[in-house]
Amino acid sequence: MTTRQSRQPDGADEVDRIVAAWARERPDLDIEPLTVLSRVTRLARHLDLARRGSFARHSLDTWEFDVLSALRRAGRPYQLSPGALLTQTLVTSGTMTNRIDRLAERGLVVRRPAPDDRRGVIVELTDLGRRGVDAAMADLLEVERRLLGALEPSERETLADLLRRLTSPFDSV
Amino acid sequence: MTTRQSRQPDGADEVDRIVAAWARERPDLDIEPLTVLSRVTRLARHLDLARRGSFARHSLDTWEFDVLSALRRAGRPYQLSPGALLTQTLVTSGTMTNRIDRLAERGLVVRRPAPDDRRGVIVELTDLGRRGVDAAMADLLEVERRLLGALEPSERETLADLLRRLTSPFDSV
DNA sequence: TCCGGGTATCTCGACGTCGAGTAACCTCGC
DNA sequence: GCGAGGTTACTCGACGTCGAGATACCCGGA
Repeated sequence: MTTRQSRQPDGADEVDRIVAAWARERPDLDIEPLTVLSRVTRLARHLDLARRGSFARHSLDTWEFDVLSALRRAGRPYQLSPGALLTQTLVTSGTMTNRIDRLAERGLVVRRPAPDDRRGVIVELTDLGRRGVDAAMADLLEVERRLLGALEPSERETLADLLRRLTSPFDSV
Repeated sequence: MTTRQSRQPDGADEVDRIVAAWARERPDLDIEPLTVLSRVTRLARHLDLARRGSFARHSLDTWEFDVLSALRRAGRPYQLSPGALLTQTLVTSGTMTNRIDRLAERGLVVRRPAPDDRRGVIVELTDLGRRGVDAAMADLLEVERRLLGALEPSERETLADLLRRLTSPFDSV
């Protein structure tokens, strides 16, 4: 067996099954938190796959989109330093050097010397890169919108609110 | 710069900032889906860090907990084949071989020949492994419970329900 | 002017994962 | 029994990331 695998009999979902197994094995523990938070992790994994699909339709890997979208969001002239890109993409400097190399090879960005600091470099999105990231973003939003169609607008708002309240402790630290 | 540069200890909400940037750069797009789903991804990342912390207090890496907990959930005698472990942990077979090697070196599992299939192997949790995963799980639940304290019980139920409705399309495929 | 500390980027070896390939074994139809 | 095809776990080379270190440069104070 060389590939990954996952499957679902109907009825209970994977989280329900895992929670039930823990409840059986550790009846002394209150496993209620799992019923909520494991679903967050699980949904995030599905979202990750959905994103991967949207990006692939425009010939981008997830890491490529991550870098290009940071440049795109910066606005004209779509330039950021490698250092700024690290802080936004949460990778190390060695990784970013490698990523910029590969993006430049594909013609999605260009590397320029920084005008007023000879240590520095400016990474700039090319037209090709901008078109790619824009198309991928539109595709992603379409997919996400379809997914959220399962909820009413008021429910989406409720969900966003509940999630924000869970993340706020992390933000304030 | 050698280490990962964490975003500022997150004084402001990163999601809000990213969404605002996209709204400014692409006013033609409806970016509402991002306001919900980016928060899911963000919360999942925080959860991942919290889990990593709980596991580390019991000298386990996340991948180790993943494997050990699958064995633990299986119930006595805490045995699964490598193939069963792959399907539960979503890694490839080469990776699982490597992981079992390292867990066996640490004495957390033992590898036995399968009794009725000479190609097969049975991975069994040791007492040491069981104690480790049990303690890590209790720790994790404590941390997650504290996090969920920000919500009322009825809100937690609402959240679990909304999340389930978002993941159900993936399950039915 | 020179020096020390700080900064920006790149280099490179270690490591974990992927994924195609492999060897051994099982199963089932004939 | 025998052989074809499926299955199981493992091997191994490629690849991306990490993270410590190297390199070049900037800046402020003595």
